[in-house]
Amino acid sequence: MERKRIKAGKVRLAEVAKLAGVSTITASRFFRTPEALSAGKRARVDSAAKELGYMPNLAARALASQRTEVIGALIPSLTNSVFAEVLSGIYDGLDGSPYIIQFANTRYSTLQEEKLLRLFRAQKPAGLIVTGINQTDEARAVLESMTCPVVQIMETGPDPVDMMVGFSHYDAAFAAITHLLAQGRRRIGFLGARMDPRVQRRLDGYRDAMKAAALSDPHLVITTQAPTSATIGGTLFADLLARAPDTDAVFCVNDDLALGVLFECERRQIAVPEKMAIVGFNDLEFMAAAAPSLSSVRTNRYDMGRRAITMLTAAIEGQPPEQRVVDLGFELMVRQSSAAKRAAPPRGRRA
Amino acid sequence: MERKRIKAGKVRLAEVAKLAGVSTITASRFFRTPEALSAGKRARVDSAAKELGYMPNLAARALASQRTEVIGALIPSLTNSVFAEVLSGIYDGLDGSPYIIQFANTRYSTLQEEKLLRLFRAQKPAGLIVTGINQTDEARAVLESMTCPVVQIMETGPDPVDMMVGFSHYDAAFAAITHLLAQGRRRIGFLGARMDPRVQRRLDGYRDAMKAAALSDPHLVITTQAPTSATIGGTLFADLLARAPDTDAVFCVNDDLALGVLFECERRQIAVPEKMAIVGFNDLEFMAAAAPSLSSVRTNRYDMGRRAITMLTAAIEGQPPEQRVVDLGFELMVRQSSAAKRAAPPRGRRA
DNA sequence: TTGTAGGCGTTATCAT
DNA sequence: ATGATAACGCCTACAA
Repeated sequence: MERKRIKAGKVRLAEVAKLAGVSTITASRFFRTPEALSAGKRARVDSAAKELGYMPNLAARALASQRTEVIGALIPSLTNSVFAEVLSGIYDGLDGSPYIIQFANTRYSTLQEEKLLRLFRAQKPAGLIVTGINQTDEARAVLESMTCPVVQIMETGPDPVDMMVGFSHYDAAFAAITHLLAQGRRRIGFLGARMDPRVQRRLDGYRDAMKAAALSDPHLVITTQAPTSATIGGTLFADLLARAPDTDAVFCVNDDLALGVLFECERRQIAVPEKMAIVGFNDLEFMAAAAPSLSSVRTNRYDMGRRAITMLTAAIEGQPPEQRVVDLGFELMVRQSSAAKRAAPPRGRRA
Repeated sequence: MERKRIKAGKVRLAEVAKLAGVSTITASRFFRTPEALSAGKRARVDSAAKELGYMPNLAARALASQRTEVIGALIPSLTNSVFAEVLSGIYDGLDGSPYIIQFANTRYSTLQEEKLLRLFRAQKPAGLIVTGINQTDEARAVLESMTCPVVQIMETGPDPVDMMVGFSHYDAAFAAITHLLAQGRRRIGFLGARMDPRVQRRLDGYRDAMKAAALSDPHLVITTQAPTSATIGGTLFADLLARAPDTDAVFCVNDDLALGVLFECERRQIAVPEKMAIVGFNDLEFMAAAAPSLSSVRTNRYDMGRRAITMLTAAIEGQPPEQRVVDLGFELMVRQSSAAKRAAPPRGRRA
């Protein structure tokens, strides 16, 4: 019986092979391991493919080969500009490689992460990128069961699932506080929004640094689960001043908050850095442009994405990683907003 | 001859069917048109699938059905925070639907866009999102040849490929300038970075508004191809003041530039808004938090992403769009930075 | 270096 | 409402 499906009219590999006068498998090899063909056939297949405008059918390829060229990436947020640069690094790293990236948004939910992980596993990705090191036991189990390389990004820690690229949020925060202490600040507030695990570790770094200096005071710590923003930075700062009016420095877990603090200082006519030092986190572009320029902890987000891809693709190709855990470090960018505490000439603000 | 491939050990639909005591195709139907099954079989397949932990093989599905559930999206930049919210809207819109989104980055290159478009076409996406309306002729041809619904986002214009969601950048800029004129500003500068087609149209709006008021002056227009940033905003503003020292207002094509201008005013002790009005574009979160708060043109980026998905999925399901072109409009957010020009009490800036 | 044969897991087609 | 069977287009395994 002759049941025919509607042929999509697409060019198949077999057609290319026929035109080139070779077998299908030879044509197939041309696209995957061209160096395995003789120069003559390679040229013939090439021109045949071009002539017919052949495009491989990825679904068929994936079905037959039992693998895909998809790299999955789980990130907690799309609007957080911190991730934008990571994504940028990822895309640049992918350039010229056969892999494509498939993003999924966990929305800071570990349950969502678990679910997406299972989804990804079913699709047999070539590699996987996950954010952070605080997966649930369930998620961790799924990750361990992955047959593909996995990179955890954004932070470093013990016991990688497979590979890791990041830095120590604890150390970064500790360094920021140490700097403020060295500048003569004593009443250093902590402002935190969206207390995800990495922000939590920054808080730990702050706490330990303050404890080491015997300057701990719970009144100095203001946090919220609300997403970060300049507005919330101003609000938290107002709360801080209400609870600890003698605050002489603020460490913000990210730059949006720091910007909000700067503006709140402007509104209250609190001189920065004379009366109030400000240090942010991430070193977004505007920090250096601010007036006064804002100190921050520079994190290598672009490189993180880029490196994650490098490690992943190398691992996919079967090359064992030189190091399983890559610490990209951080850099304290000291600017005007955290200058030493001392009397300074008053500054006016008009033409 | 018995060549056996390594079975991936995965649960196949056939296994589910066997356990449920039905044919494969019935099991298949359960996942696609469950209402076509009798209640009894439906329940049996359901529990069988759950018991075995069945996950469909998307590659096989795509191959057999000749279609995918992938929606492609071409965007020019990942780091530009304007797109972050669009993406966010897209992801939220996708929630609960079977579709997945595949992003590709054109990097503001029309050639890259062309290439990616061809790539996408070969993958037979269920739908496609492209940025803007200025595709090359080639790209346009590829778009026209798509068999799937297409949505152009970020701006509106005549002659949609298929559907459109956006707003008029020209009108938005025109409205901003009209507002500044109404506040008594006369020497209104234009600051533009990364002059993509939409920014270009904002410039057109500015020009026409100034022309209508007989206030045109080419010295007032400063642009650069460099990517936007607060730093570049300060730089462009400095250039503007050098060329037109009597400038009394600045319209920035985006908020980063506006922020940079504000800081530069701070540095030069130019009173805002007394001596200088500032209006940005996009109304990023920090604009309202700034001191003084910064006026901007609010654009509905989240809704744009969300709406694009709504339209697309409806079209994929075969529902004809109510409107092919959806104008989401904009809203002028008038804040302190563009208050009316008049003498104002000087403001100090210290505690 | 090249080719042969079959299978990858699902859905479309046609039939009951 | 349900089922038998043939594609879907490519790749792996093996052989030459």
